[in-house]
Amino acid sequence: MVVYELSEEQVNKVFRALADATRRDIVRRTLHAEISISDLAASYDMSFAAVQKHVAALEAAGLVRKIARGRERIVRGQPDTIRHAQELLSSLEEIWRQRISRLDDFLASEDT
Amino acid sequence: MVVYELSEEQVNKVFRALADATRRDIVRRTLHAEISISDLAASYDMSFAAVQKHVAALEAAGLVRKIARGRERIVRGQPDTIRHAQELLSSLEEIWRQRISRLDDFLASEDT
DNA sequence: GTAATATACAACCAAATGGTTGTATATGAG
DNA sequence: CTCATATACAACCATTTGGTTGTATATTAC
Repeated sequence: MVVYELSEEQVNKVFRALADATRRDIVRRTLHAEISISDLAASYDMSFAAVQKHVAALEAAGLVRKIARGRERIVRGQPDTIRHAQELLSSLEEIWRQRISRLDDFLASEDT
Repeated sequence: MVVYELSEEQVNKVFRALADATRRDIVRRTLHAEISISDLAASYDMSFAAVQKHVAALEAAGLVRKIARGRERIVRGQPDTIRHAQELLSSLEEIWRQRISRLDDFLASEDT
């Protein structure tokens, strides 16, 4: 399995993009079904341009893509990027798990 | 298993805190071993106060805790909060998985 | 062809972020 | 006791963020 590593800057963008409730909601909805920017904009209490900017931030992070369909732009969630973020968090957890494991080994050696 | 739900604002803080390479490095190191703020500050090309602020951001997000030990503050990574963020990302992936499953069902019904 | 809809994008602004320096306090070493 | 170390925290500043309005362009509907 080939995994394309994200640069630190890309990782920053991904987490930064996820650090906003509106953007997380956009990701949820675009993973769930086909939806245009207008559809999205109708749901939030802010201007169309503001929603457009949120979508742009998500797109720059690789969390969504825009697909042209007539005059509309369908926003499509990108599960691969989400999985990438998950894996990064898993690697952090793994560091801790290994520390606990080292500690257990130490305690076991103390007992002998 | 009791899971304490994070508020939207807390989730924002967690992802915001993770959206910086220095802070991710601090999390890694504090999960790996006992380390003080001074130890951390020695490794980065910025002032002690700047590192202090990064630790404060991580602490506000629940990603680390500070434990007093003499005049030092030991910074301890908090794996539970990381796991929480992971679960949130998993729930997003799950939305997509279910959509694919729905699509499969639809295609299967088309075939009959 | 004209009007309405969907999007793009620039300019602007207030607030938040990420750094700095400076000062104060608490603890440890000699 | 005195000095050095570790931390806390405030004030300041440049840049980024997250919203706004306004204007332009492309596509669809009638």
